[in-house]
Amino acid sequence: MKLYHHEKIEKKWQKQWLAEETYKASDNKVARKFYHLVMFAYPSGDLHIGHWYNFAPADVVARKKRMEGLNVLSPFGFDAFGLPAENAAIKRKLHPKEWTYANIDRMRGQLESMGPSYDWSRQVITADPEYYTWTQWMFLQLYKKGLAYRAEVPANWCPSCKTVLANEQVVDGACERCKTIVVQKNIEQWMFKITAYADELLRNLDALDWPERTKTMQRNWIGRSEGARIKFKLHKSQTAQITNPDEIEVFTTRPDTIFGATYLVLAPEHPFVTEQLLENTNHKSQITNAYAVKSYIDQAAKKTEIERTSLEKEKTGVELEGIKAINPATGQEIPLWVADYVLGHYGTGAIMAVPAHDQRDYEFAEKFGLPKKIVIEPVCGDPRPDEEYRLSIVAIVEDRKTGKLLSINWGRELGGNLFVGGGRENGEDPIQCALREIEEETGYHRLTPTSSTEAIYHHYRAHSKNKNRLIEAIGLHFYLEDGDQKPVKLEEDEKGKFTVEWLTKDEARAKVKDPLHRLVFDRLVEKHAYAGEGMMVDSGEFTGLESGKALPLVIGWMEKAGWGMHAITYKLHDWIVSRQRYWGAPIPVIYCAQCAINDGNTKYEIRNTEQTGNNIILRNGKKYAVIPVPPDQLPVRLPDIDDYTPPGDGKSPLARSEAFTNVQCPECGKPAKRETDTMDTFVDSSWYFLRYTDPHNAETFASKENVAHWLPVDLYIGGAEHSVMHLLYARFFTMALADMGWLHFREPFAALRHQGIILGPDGEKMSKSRGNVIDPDSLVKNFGADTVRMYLCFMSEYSQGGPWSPGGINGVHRFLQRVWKWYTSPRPSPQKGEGDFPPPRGGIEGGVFKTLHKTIKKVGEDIDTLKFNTAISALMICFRQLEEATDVSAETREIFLKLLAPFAPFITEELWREQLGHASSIHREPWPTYDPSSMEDESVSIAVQIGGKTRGAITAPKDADEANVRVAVHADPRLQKYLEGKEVKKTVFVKNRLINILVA
RNA sequence: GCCCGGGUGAUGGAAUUGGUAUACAUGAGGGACUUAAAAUCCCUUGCCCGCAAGGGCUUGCGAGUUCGAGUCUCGCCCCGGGCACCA
Repeated sequence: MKLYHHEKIEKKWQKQWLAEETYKASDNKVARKFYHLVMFAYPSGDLHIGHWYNFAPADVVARKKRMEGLNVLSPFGFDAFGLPAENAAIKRKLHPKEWTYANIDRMRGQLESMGPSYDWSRQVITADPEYYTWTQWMFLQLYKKGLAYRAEVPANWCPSCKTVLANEQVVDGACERCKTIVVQKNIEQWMFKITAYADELLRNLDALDWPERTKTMQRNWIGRSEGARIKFKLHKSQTAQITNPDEIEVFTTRPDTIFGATYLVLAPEHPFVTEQLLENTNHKSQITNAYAVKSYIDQAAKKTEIERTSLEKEKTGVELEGIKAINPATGQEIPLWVADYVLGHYGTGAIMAVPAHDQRDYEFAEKFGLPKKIVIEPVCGDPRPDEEYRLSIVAIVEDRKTGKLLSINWGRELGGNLFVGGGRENGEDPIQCALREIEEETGYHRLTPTSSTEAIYHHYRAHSKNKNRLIEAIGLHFYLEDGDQKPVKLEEDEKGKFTVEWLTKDEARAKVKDPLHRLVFDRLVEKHAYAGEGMMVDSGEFTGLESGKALPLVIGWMEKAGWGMHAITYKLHDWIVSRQRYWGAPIPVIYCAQCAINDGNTKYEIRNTEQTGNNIILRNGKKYAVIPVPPDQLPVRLPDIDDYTPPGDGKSPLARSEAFTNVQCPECGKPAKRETDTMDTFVDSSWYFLRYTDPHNAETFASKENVAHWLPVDLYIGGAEHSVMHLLYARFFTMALADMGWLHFREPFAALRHQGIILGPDGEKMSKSRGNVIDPDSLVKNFGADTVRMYLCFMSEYSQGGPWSPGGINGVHRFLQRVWKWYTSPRPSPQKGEGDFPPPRGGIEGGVFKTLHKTIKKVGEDIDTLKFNTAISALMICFRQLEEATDVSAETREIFLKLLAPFAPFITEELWREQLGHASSIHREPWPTYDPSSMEDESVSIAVQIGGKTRGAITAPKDADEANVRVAVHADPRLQKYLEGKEVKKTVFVKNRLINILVA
């Protein structure tokens, strides 16, 4: 027996596989294709165990599919541009290129040690000019379609990284990479119009085979809201000089509450506000409190995003005095306010406030004493036939001293805990009625009324009266002024039916279940605005309608009147792709002053240049035409410059290079300026999966034939942290390219799976500072790559991850050593016809044969569903039987090795070729198939339950019927005692599973 | 606050989708081999009562449906993730 030296065999096969091109994908459409993709790596320096956890189990799938005869494309590459590499290089005083490519070399070596079946001939590196030529080309395609444009927008600026970030790269108000608090800065930026695809990005999610939580995250990020845009005219007094605009547009999801809009709120950033303040300096503005408004806005601007949204939820704001708006539905004059609870970047940056039916507006109105107008009355319960209509009240009495609430407990059957309720005679004052009912039922008096609700309708069945009722209730809140007062005597007939209890607010929340009483509690005690649907009141022609049903009617009415329209708003914003940093693909654009003059087009707008010629931008008051770099001049090479540190003045370090900046305009030949910003790294990674299909193509990003053959990706495996950014951007690119005719599909990743996260042995996130980092290199050195790969597959449910347990790896290592020993130990070779394949049923090899086929099925299915841990468990069970068998056929030995091959590629290859004497690789062998009929057992164990309790099991022939099983149960001495002298009432029989005998 | 996941031995985790809970491993304890250790192999290992035979209990907690619930329903507790003044 040779000893198992993993170092030797691993090196040997790594070389051999490369030499034999074992894993090369064929572009010939000879077999059904399988595009198997893992997220490419960021060359940060070292491969950590998390990389391995992504790549190693994923590789098992690729290997198995290849053995199944599919034409597998499993490529790998490096996402080499970007901030982290650049920052790391600066820290080490290295050129980003040096640093990055050294890392790639190192990581490539580590990757190869892992034994993945990548087709290395297709490796892509996004920082290679051969790659970013096409990144730039893609930019120009988007530009031509009007999907890339330049605009000055408030952008997230990271003061530490000295660049702008996309919304997706800001986490909790801080830079995703360096955790520095992001500030808002107005800078002219290149943007991608991803919002043009918001609807499709949302809609297509339903059909994708992706984890539900990932789809949910994308849905939330896109954040579609349907409602209406409504224009509010501004009131013009005699002296008014308000020029433009003379109206404010708001977005609302509740146009059905328009009649309840009692004021408008503008975001501090709203252009109207800015303009009014500006005009104020020219004494044109109508605002009479400009100073107060300005100081409020300055204060709001100083707050970071975090301060604005987290801790302090207390509403703040200031009125724009001197200006009024007109509610177009009611014609009433309403005030305008500025408050930072309205966000400048969502909707129109302005809202109509409906304090009666929106919690935020309610709180704001409470604080500033603004009027609330009820336009929706709640309805609970469902209408029933023959309803009796009654007026009533629900009264909540609060003890001012203890804060407890007066409740009546009617007992379980009559509705449990309620507040005081009662019928109101026609014409009776609700307060008088409530005082009367409270005194009658509880005996308390001397109460102060404080607040009341709108009418609330309740359809219900009054069981005690045996009648269906619709009641129109008013909820009332009273303070009990003197907590010590003794309740006066109750009427005789009321006694015993109920008990009077004082409940804390928490108790009331838990115990009061009745919907009507609940609503009153929510409104008067919890101080919640009623934001649900209900009956419209005080709403002109819509009064009396159900608000949900009336919503489209209301929108139609607005549209007809011309001051409102149906609208959809998304949270998703256009993607800012400019980065004021060195290490990225240069944006391939030139600015030409001469062409701006020639063009004569002075408009600043986003245009589709295929139809309308050059766009014009303004810079320092001067006009420039935007000239795309012609395709034959691509790539715009990233120059080697001496100082690539970010200047921090909003410009890229490339702006320092005269040689780079000054160019001849490709259109008019006059001196012009190059764009000096580079592209966000996420642009590079938005299309890399296309390049893999044809990575060396110099004519186009990938040939149409190859793209058509390989895409879409059949299985994409990578971390959940890319749920919104990369995965959303790549989908956008795919849709845009499809619309340009370059692609034949609209969704790049048909199936997506996330691996879990491996934590340190202490259960905490791995980090150098905690000292709980697991180093894959030393694991490979100690145990061999096969063991590490296999343990990663075995340690946990793949999508779950979990803490690394240092001892656990021993189990897998022992298993592989047993396998090695078993295959390398001399054993009597079976005689011809003896123990062969297929062997006779029964006997030891017969048992092995059955187990083997069950294992083929189990392992195959488990790999397909990424349940690697149970696949390995099945292999272990099977192998235990092989070890115990006295006689195992050569075929069985080969089949087992093939099943193990995707998990442990090195050891299986060594045994396959050196022990079993094959000339070619096991990894190109056909995957074993199983024979369903030979897997079946002749006898089965049937659970026996007596009275629902499991009392034992019997062995019976497969498919035995109930009668036979019953006989067997009664014959079993261990079971008899449970049945002796008892009458069998019923039996439940599940074939091949269980019998449950119910006895008297 | 809202939306997703999840809670099973000492530990990582299984469980044919409503049918014998704890597979497979780790760890621990005991034994064999050895001068010794490591490695290897064998046995034990959910909890409680009992000398034993045996009995009882057990999938975060509490109810419910069912002949039967880790699995379904309702209520609650805890952990992880995402979103969060989005009109």
